[in-house]
Amino acid sequence: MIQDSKISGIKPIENMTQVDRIEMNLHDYFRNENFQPGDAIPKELELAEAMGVSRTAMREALTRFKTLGIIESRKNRGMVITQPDVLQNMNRVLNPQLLDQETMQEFFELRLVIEMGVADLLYLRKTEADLKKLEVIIEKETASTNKLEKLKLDIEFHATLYQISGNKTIERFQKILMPIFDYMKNDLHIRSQEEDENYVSHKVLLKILREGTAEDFRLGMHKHLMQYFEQIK
Amino acid sequence: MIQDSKISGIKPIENMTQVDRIEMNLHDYFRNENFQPGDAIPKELELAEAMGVSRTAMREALTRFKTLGIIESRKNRGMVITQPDVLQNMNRVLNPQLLDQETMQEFFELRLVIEMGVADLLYLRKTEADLKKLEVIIEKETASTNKLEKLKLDIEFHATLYQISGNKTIERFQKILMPIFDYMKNDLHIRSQEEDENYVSHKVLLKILREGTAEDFRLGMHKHLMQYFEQIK
DNA sequence: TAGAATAAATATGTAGTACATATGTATTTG
DNA sequence: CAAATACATATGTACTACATATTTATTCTA
Repeated sequence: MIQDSKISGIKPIENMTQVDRIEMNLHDYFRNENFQPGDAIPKELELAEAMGVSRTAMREALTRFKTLGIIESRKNRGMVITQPDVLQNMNRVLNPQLLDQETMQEFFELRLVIEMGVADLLYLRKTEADLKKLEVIIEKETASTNKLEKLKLDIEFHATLYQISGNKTIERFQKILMPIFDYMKNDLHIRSQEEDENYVSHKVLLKILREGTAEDFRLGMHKHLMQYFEQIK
Repeated sequence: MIQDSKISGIKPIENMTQVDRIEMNLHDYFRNENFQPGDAIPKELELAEAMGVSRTAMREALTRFKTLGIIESRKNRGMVITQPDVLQNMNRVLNPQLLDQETMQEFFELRLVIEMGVADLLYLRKTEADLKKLEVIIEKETASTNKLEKLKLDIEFHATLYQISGNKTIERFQKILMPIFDYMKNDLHIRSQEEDENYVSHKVLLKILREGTAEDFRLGMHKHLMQYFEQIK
């Protein structure tokens, strides 16, 4: 109950505040009681008295859990354990304004990694309708002359790929990483695609997705993202 | 200042509590003032008075930011903006006890995706020392007869791969996903590797990493993880 | 008696005050 | 002038009171 269970970071046990300890105790309590999402938990005063602390301190600890989405409260209805939204918490702090360059770079790389690695899921789950959807996007893309619209459709193409992966978590994860991708793009000097001899377009990717294998697709995607991979050293 | 900036979820504007609004205001305030990590922010009382609310309510809003690791406070030293640890927040709520089966499955898949997609980074950054390190692990692995120790070394092998990727975020991410991987393993019926005709061992992976290409490695890794991929439908 | 209207009870949300505690600053002392 | 001491300050904790939303119980009405 003492050492390892400190939930947050590496705060030395010395300069831990009382609320930190309450948080630990609550964490253990929830775990030991095997609370499931939907289960009600005792009211603030009961918890405070049971732990021998003021309601104020208890509320602050509870606020932490509420912030993380582990419990929810409503007037008079008490509090219930909820299923936390893992990615939402991530999203709340993934702020380019606050993150350092190195972290941003690493998330940038992570996105490339996922883009490459998702191929197997695509081939497991792609349907004819999915491919048709990609086709429509590509058609709009080639037809469009507006630079901004082209960019939007580019994003939509990749977003659709994630959607085809059939994995909502990965799909959301990609969306969450978008701001970072945008932010990083400003630092990269992207040359026009025409300059690239062996550039793989969305059209080619779709063709591979239709007729090729997951390996083919990865090779194609790597070429498609070549300009980004070149930035990595 | 009103609608879109609600930080957390999708809570309708109607049943928003005052603290929710304070949180929104603070969020905008931090953003507009362009606070950077390390910058001090006004003290609780000043913020509370400036916003016309009690210190109690202000403290609760501030607690949320503290919980997310966006601000830090110390007695008498006031509060400062901090660089949030994106993955730590994720780690705090990634609890198999609370997550539903579908989400777990999706994170399980995400891990496979990353394992496949990380190949390019490996070939960009691998050093002779890295390969030597893998070799040592494999030697211990083949020498060991203890089942538990073998498992531990298996994990260490993959962890080392992430380390070689040179991406701390990805490395930590993988560690965070470990509990889920463990949890899911229980549901899978893993047959022994000897039964697999074309199983790719760690030894073979290392050989590929030495002599092959990123694409070779991905193909090898896919075979190595075949049993897990087979579970996906 | 059914059902609506009303009153009471309840748990969280907000406010205000007081004091504890740690930390930084100023002052005194040797 | 350094060390010790006193003081000021901002966050941490406690206690009390009341607001508010929601449920439960009660009363009134057709």
